[in-house]
Amino acid sequence: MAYKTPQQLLDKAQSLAGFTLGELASKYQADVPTHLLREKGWIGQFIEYLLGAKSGSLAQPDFPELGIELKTIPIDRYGRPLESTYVSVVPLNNLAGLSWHNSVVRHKLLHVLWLPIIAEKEIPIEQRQIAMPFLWHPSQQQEQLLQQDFEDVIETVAMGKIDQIDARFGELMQVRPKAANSKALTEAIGPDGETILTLPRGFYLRPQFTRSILDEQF
DNA sequence: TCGTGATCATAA
DNA sequence: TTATGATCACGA
Repeated sequence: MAYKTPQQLLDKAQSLAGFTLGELASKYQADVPTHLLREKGWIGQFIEYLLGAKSGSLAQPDFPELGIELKTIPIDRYGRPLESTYVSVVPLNNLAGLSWHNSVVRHKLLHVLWLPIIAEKEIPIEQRQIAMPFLWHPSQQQEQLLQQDFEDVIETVAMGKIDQIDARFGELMQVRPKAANSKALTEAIGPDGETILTLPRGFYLRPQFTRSILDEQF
């Protein structure tokens, strides 16, 4: 399934609106997990499959030829996000030459296909319904704020102060651990320029920001 | 082992 | 109720 235009991809995504995950799964002979305790990414990966994304775990948008990133987002019945949205890992070393302009996070956020799913916890997963997907790109002001968050983080990391960054850092985009567990460590720059070990981190969009994106759309 | 898909569990 | 820090599965 190769899309020639963003509109084709959007049409395909919107054709899923109104269906439950159970309906779509039975159509494709897939099994819906009864809970997400161990398969936290199942819904996202199932939607990727339905839409034909195949970027896998590469650090690039899901549809590289279109430059479009697919994000499923759990919402309540009023359309409010239930979780933050993961974007990409935070670079912690080899920062020379890294800029907002050439960053993975910017390339992913430049064009996003949002696919909201009504996912209140009391709704069984197979009964969760897909809401209306839409294409989004950040406004000039939004990109400016995202760039600022990004540059503040990278500057702090470059100064060897990664350990001073927690989830309160960043206005639209925060930084949180992104690892198999709290014992998984990766290399970063220490206070004296030495190599230290620290938790891998990820950039996440705050729910307040994604809520404003959804509000603009609906 | 790392980056992808994220949600879970509990402290605040 | 919300936000933070922790965690799970998979593919390359």
